Amino acid sequence: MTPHNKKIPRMSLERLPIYYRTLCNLADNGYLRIKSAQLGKIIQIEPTTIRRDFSYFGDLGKSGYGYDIAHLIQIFGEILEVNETQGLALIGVGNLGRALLINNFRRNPNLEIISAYDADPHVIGETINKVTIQPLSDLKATIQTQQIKGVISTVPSHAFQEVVDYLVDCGITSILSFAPEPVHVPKNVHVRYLDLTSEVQNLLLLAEISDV
Amino acid sequence: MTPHNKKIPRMSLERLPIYYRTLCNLADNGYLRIKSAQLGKIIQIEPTTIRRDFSYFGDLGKSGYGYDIAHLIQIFGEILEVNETQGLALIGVGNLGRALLINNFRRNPNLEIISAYDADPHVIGETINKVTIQPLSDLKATIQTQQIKGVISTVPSHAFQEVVDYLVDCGITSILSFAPEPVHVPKNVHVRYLDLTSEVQNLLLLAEISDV
DNA sequence: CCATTTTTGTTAATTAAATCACATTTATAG
DNA sequence: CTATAAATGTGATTTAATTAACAAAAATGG
Ligand SMILES: NC(=O)c1ccc[n+]([C@@H]2O[C@H](COP(=O)([O-])OP(=O)(O)OC[C@H]3O[C@@H](n4cnc5c(N)ncnc54)[C@H](O)[C@@H]3O)[C@@H](O)[C@H]2O)c1
Ligand SMILES: NC(=O)c1ccc[n+]([C@@H]2O[C@H](COP(=O)([O-])OP(=O)(O)OC[C@H]3O[C@@H](n4cnc5c(N)ncnc54)[C@H](O)[C@@H]3O)[C@@H](O)[C@H]2O)c1
Repeated sequence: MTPHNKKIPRMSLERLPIYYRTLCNLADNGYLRIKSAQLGKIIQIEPTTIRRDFSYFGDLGKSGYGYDIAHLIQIFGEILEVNETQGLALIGVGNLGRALLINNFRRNPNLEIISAYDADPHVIGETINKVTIQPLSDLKATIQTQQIKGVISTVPSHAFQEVVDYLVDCGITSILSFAPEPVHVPKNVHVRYLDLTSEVQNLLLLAEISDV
Repeated sequence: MTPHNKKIPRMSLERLPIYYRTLCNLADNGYLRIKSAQLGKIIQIEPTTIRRDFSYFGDLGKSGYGYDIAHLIQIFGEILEVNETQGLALIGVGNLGRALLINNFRRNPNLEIISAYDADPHVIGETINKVTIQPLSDLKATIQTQQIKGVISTVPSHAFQEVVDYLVDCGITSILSFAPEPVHVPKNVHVRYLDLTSEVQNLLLLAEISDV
């Protein structure tokens, strides 16, 4: 991929999606170039942090000019592989999963939930947004024909470890969970959490502490 | 609150909700005490990080013994104010907002969405999980009678700045958004983002980079 | 074409977080 | 009661991230 891969700081990679999205918005609004100071204003990141981040991906800017937005989009898009569809599977089509499936990353045409699974016989067979809900045991077969790059899980906490074990068994290595249950996985498997409760608690805690 | 407030590292505070939840789970399962090493195994945090984190909140452990789970729950619960109901407002009751409202933090009895708002006349007046959806303009009045500690926004990106301006005008200072649109707010107002697309992109990127 | 201004890219400095290493404390077993 | 083992709490160190500072590069405007 990029010439110098391993040394890019984690935090710089974490910010890449934000940069990418913001630059796309700017391009959509007709902007052709941007300076680190302007971009910093928009996304509330120090210009110097932005410049350093960008520098990891090559010599992207010009002194006294700034950055060519289309060029940045091109480079960052390549890293994020936005030109290949990234097929995802959704496990657990309850209230939350349903919302995700109906939306199905419509603003991000390369991300796509291509199959969905649940344990409840009442929802299996139902079709939402062109995706028919299957029993989880079908996943292994699906993977034979369609590439699944990652899984989004909205199963309850108590089912999560069991689900993950099966996913690992299927060869899935990237999992995003809305349930905060910590699970054990092999070292090559990545689990991320989107922990709503913690986010809210931290939000309130921060307010509490800072405005006293 | 805690005796020594301002100096607690951000990251230690960020982990507090995780500690709290995990300890509650352990207590529910009948455990009375825990060692930093055991806890570290469960939540995948270095024991030494845990001990340092805990130390910011007092002398909570005993050498050769570990930590008393009930005591930790007591201390952390106080900081997180779990014994007072934290009233929340939900703005935008679409697919995602609906899922949040139906669930309404049922696992966290002190967090509660007590009022919900939308712009769409078709959904205004509808009652979900005992909460009746109101026009957003009613928020200012609601705040007179019920304390709203924070807001969860699931309005689309294009509406977010406008909504935030109104929230700020109402005196709201804590906002959690599912739309990644960066907004400008006064310094005393905190906005957090729960950015699903970035999470997925980073998840896939991490896999890409680490298993090559 | 030159002087001035702007803005990058990066070295150096700073700040923050994580981890190491161990002295100290307490529990426990004999 | 003493010796041993276990586990904490924290200075010291290391690692990572951010920010400052500025030289070099490119643009712009006489
Ligand atoms: N909705 C929220 O507001 C919210 C907030 C915080 C966290 N969460 C987390 O997200 C999870 C899902 O939330 P929800 O509101 O959609 O709950 P839900 O109960 O509506 O949906 C859960 C779905 O998972 C399915 N499921 C259960 N076990 C399964 C298994 N072994 N394999 C496959 N599918 C299985 C169920 O049949 C159900 O359809 C919650 O349990 C919670 O951990 C949700
Ligand atoms: N659902 C997903 O999978 C998903 C994924 C990533 C991000 N998001 C973000 O979350 C947002 C909501 O997702 P959704 O699926 O619930 O969309 P949705 O369209 O179903 O719901 C949006 C709701 O917001 C309401 N609304 C619009 N403008 C408003 C205003 N000014 N004041 C009050 N209410 C207003 C709409 O009437 C609607 O009910 C998305 O726009 C997106 O930014 C959603």
